[in-house]
Amino acid sequence: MTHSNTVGSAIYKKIKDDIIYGKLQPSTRLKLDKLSNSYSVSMSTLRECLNRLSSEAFVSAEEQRGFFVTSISLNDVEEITNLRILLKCPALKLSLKNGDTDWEGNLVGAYHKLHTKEKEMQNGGVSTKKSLIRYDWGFHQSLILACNSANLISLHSLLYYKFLRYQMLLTSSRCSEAVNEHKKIFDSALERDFPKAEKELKNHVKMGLNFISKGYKFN
Amino acid sequence: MTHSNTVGSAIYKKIKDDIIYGKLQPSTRLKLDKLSNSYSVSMSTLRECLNRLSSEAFVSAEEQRGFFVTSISLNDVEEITNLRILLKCPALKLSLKNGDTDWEGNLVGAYHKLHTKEKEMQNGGVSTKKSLIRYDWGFHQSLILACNSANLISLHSLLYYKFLRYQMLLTSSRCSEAVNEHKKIFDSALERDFPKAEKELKNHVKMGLNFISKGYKFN
DNA sequence: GCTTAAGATATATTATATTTTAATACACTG
DNA sequence: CAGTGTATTAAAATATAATATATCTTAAGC
Repeated sequence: MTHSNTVGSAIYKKIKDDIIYGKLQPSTRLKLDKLSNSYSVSMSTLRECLNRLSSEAFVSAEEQRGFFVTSISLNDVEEITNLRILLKCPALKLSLKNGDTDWEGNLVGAYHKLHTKEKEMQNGGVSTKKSLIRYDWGFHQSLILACNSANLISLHSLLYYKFLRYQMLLTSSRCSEAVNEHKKIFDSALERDFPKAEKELKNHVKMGLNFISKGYKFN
Repeated sequence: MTHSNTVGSAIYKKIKDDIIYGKLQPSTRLKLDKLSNSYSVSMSTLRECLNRLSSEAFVSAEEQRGFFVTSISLNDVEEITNLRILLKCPALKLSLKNGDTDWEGNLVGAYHKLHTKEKEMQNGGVSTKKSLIRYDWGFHQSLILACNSANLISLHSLLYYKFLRYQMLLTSSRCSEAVNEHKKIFDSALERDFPKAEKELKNHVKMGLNFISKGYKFN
């Protein structure tokens, strides 16, 4: 694991995190000198970071006017959901076809961690939502990791986090439903039953969107 | 048409262009002070630009070591081709379903421009390869423009240019074959015959990869 | 072959100048 | 007087330059 050494990459991760987890709310204006102060980083380094984030569309750059946290909309999260399904399913198919023992072992491990955390949360454990998300991400990543396409994996990751930002707009979560969905996906993946795994994965993603569109009032 | 006002976005476009069109060859080290001189731009502005390009993977940033033009590989261009097909086909399907008269008219216009240019090239016209590419891009973009997903359109665009970089590695082009393929795609798109359009589009993209993998020696 | 020192280069901050946009006040016109 | 357009001012982004520090690379010496 390479821990980031430079101030630039540290601040990049921090701000990206703050956008995804809602500390920096959608459409917020990102004033340079203000941010430079609050994140204790120089203007140049900050601008580098915001430029990177604007390439990934977490930040919107308006020329000569500055930077903003990219706005949200129901339409956008629907698009993202459709793209996720579009990429996840073929990736899963490839992964189920190509996955070797290593892949399978890592998947089992990732699922175990996620499941343990989920149970902990359901029993009113002290775990933070953020740590649950880390394991959720680990599981979803593991599923497709044997698809043999770095480009696909990278896009999948980007879309996961774009979707996550919408999820974080809500105070509640649908943990108990997700537990069952995860189990179904995991079981069918282990059995290398692609049709079933695809069906369950699609459903899982769609239910996620459903939860957001019902739980958040877009204006 | 918004012409870019800032030095930053101008230099971004220039360097991106130079990477795509091979002026900056794959794996080239991008030394900051050298580039700062050759592009007549300050270090900070240059770094902002390279950071943006690294987010899109045209440039690779190695921490504390600097920037490089992202390397190429047969594997990578195969991945990109597969992703293109993965996104193009559903986008086309949506576009054929949703496309109104406006969309159709723009498509006809884009095809006409492309076809005219292609004929011009075949008759040994003076047109540059670059202008042909602009029209090729216009046509491919038009096809999916009614898919009603800004996210999808944006990804499609990114992949087009990533693929184009590989195409530009070759000195020759397969213009005469492409002419026929474009016609078939165009005709079936106008007839809203998705299965046929999909088949022709897939074939077109695959033939493009074929041409590259046969014409370029990756090491 | 390993260590160390020197030079090159990236990273980061700060200061400054320029340019553009945003906001305000002011005058002009209907 | 209301509304519109224009000039002035303030605020903020953009761009460059100078400087300091950290890191990597290379090559010399043991």
